[in-house]
Amino acid sequence: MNIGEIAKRAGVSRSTVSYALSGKRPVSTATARRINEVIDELGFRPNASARALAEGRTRTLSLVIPPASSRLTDAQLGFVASVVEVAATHDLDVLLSPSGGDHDRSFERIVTGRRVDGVILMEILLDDARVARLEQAGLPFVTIGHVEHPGASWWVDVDYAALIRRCVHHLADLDHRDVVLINRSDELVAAGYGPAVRSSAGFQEAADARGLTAHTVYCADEPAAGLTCFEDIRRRWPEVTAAVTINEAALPGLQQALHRARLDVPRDFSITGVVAGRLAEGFHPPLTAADVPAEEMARLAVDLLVERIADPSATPRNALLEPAVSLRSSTGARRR
Amino acid sequence: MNIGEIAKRAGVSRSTVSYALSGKRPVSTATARRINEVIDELGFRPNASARALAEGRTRTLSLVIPPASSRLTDAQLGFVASVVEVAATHDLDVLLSPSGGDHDRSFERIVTGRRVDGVILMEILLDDARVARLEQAGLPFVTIGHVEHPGASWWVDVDYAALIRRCVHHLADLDHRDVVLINRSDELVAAGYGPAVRSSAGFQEAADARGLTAHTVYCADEPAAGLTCFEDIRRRWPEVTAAVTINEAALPGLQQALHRARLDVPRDFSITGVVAGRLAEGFHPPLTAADVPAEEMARLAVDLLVERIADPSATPRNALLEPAVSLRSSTGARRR
DNA sequence: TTGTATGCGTTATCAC
DNA sequence: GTGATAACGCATACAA
Repeated sequence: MNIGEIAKRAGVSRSTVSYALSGKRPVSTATARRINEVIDELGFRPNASARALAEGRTRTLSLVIPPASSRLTDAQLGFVASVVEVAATHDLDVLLSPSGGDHDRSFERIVTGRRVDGVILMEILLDDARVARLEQAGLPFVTIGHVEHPGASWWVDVDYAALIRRCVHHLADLDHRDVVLINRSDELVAAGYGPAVRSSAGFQEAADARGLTAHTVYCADEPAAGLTCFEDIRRRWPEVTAAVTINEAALPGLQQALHRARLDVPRDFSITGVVAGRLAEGFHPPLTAADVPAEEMARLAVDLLVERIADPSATPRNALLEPAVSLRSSTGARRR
Repeated sequence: MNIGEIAKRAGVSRSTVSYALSGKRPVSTATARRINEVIDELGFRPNASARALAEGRTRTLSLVIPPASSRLTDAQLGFVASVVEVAATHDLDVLLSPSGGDHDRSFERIVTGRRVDGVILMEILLDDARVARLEQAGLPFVTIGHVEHPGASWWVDVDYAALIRRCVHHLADLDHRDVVLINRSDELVAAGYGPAVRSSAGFQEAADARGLTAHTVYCADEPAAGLTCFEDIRRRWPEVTAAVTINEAALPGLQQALHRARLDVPRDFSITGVVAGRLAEGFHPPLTAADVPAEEMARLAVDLLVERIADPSATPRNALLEPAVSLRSSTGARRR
């Protein structure tokens, strides 16, 4: 069934049906009613491909996610769900595309096949080839995270450096002198993953400012790694009394390590960092941490992208979020 | 840039370019080479909308997910990522569509707009309107979970009843006499959510068979609910020594409640159930549980769907998975 | 082995 | 206020 069928049954031309649907041209109330009756009766909806072809836009966004092999963290997953949700409020569909590994086939298909009107790029590196690719293709896009020299570009990010600094200051205020940063994997840092790199910088900076002794460990995104990492820390720097982390996936392992070492949090050891709110609350005891504002980031990203699509020559905008550190129960004064 | 442009530059007709691309008609090596040169030089890729319109298929699947408001569980999220991954191996893109709440706008758009070649429907209810809708629309689909009377349909599911029975027998073997099922929310059960309903049935069945006293609590999908649920259990039935659960999201809260009650697992209390492997391993101590095989389900679902799309009249197939219960450290003999 | 012509279902530009 | 009709870019049946 197509628009011609509707036209025939309503006794009008195809263009009239089209205009009745889009409202881009006045249609007499009588014919509009007749057309709508037929449409309702037959349950007609315009063919999306035909419409996209004629209109030059697909009413679809692409969300580029890290490959499934590198399992998504809780914050990332919340973000994906929220993006879909927000896009739906704009009547936009979202096409998922795993990328970052080898199969950038999917990414290429989307970029060159004009499959979407715009792209949201998750987990970008400080120097990311896909950014250049999108620019070259002239496809509107917004990145989650920002490249090293963002210049005039569209992005939304969390200010990891600032948040981690705040965490360190908080620990310093509680009289901790030896602290450790549980970062994400060293491969990620080596690849130039912004949050990891900027957290490192912020950590060092604040530690220096407060005269703390600062150590860093790199930890794979999985519980088991969290366990061994923490044991490593205890072995190498037994004097450390507090940890800052951005590694959500390692949290369960950390929890386990703490338990094994018979360390009470926060009496014997303090923990803080940047973590999805749900995870922070799930920790025992609930984590004093900056909650990654996944929903807000999603809303901002989609809104920015919609804006950029509507006006490709608009001046670039961005948002650097600095959510509050929620005081819960995982940090306390250093025990003498 | 379009196929005509390529044809002109290569000095051939448009159809020849098209055939060179699809390989559906032999093309002399000489012209093929010339065409490919031009294509590479200009970085040409056929317009997906035009191709979809002409070909009558979109090379896109839809994955219908629960609305973000009802936060996805770990197992669900692993499933989403895997579906995208597997679809990519078939050169298929995946369109995400939240549904189940009110905004079935997205769902309707996809179904009637011929936006996709097939649909994977997650989290279906025992009696699900969307199933009927898809059947009526004549759109190939595979469901995750099966309706009450599946008849001849395409689906993949986990045999919750059987797995929960196995868990109960395991507990009975360990001499537990009073057990509780920590189910998902009562709304979900009331709505007719298969895994919740079937787990209940299996639980009751096995408990009866072994002469155990069985209780059930319904628990919202969040850590806080897990905490209060467990305290509730302790208050109402202090004699209970073991729990079976399918509620992943409640796990952190459960953990916390156990700790607060100073209950050692498995010495004082045993826990088992059906849980995503990653979560089971993150628990402390690691959970003896049936791991939801998200990747395998994803692979099966996509493969079945691809098969059904290729041959809509093929005889329906389905898969009822019964993953092994991994013995870890959270169950032990009842303490006398 | 290659070219021509038509159709896919809309939108939008004319014309009336 | 409404109708023809030409794009949109590709696939394919039909010719040669």
